[in-house]
Amino acid sequence: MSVKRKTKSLGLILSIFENSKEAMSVVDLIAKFKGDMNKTTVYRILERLENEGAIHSFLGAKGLTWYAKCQQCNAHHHNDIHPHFQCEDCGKVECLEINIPIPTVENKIIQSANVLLKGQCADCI
Amino acid sequence: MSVKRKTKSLGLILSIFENSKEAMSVVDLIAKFKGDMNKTTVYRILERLENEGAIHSFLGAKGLTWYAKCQQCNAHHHNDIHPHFQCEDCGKVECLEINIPIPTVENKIIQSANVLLKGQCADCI
DNA sequence: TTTGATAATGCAACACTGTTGCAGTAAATT
DNA sequence: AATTTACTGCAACAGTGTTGCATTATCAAA
Repeated sequence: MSVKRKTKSLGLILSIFENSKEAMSVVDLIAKFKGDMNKTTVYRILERLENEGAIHSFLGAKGLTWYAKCQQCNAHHHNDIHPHFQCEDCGKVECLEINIPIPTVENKIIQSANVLLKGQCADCI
Repeated sequence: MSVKRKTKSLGLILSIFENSKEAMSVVDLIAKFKGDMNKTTVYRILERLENEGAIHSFLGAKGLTWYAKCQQCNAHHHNDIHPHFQCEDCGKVECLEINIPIPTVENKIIQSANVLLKGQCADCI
């Protein structure tokens, strides 16, 4: 189900992604909005925004779910194959606007790729 | 801590990886050895074997932890940068013996890459 | 073979992320 | 203002993974 009503909670979460290319983990969002909304609400708003194509989810280190704003995506066309980068020092995660060539593999059909690069970000070098 | 004693539980888990390039999720291993050993034991044996370099862990879909036998790894040299493949139909996971070129990214140092390719395996095409 | 040190295990309880059902609230339409 | 129903809060739950501690079993040394 996609977004139908503009609620206060929706506005708070949207404001996080609108002005930043930085990704946010669900855990961080729940902590950030403790007092403003329930954790269930955070999960459900993120789910709706992803269905709409406004944001996309991916897995970071430790298997946690992260979200970031789609740069070139909408409900019909989801370009979520771009890699993500996580800084091993400060933990910050961001989308990389580069193309990773998806390899062809013998006897297999590759549909998509999850790529998480890890290392040090500019601030931590 | 690495392996110091050859126990029955260790032998059971080792036998899974010795004769297969296929990966196993921790969840599947716990289910497979229910009755033989406690789930805590499964986690701890896997941890020891990974410290030894006998197997390596990686994240599969849904953020679950998987293990597979290292082909070219030991305790000193861990070549765990190879990609993994998960079949979206049957769920099977395996290591791919191919090289994914790690891209260079401006203003960042890339130390490692987690690559999970998803699609259909030979059996499910 | 017996003894002793300690690596390894089982169990229970816990921490954490994420999900579900349902009653109550609030946004949008009339 | 009234009505519809999308949305929310709460509580309880499910699943993966961790920790502490008492007990067991492995291996080396006597």
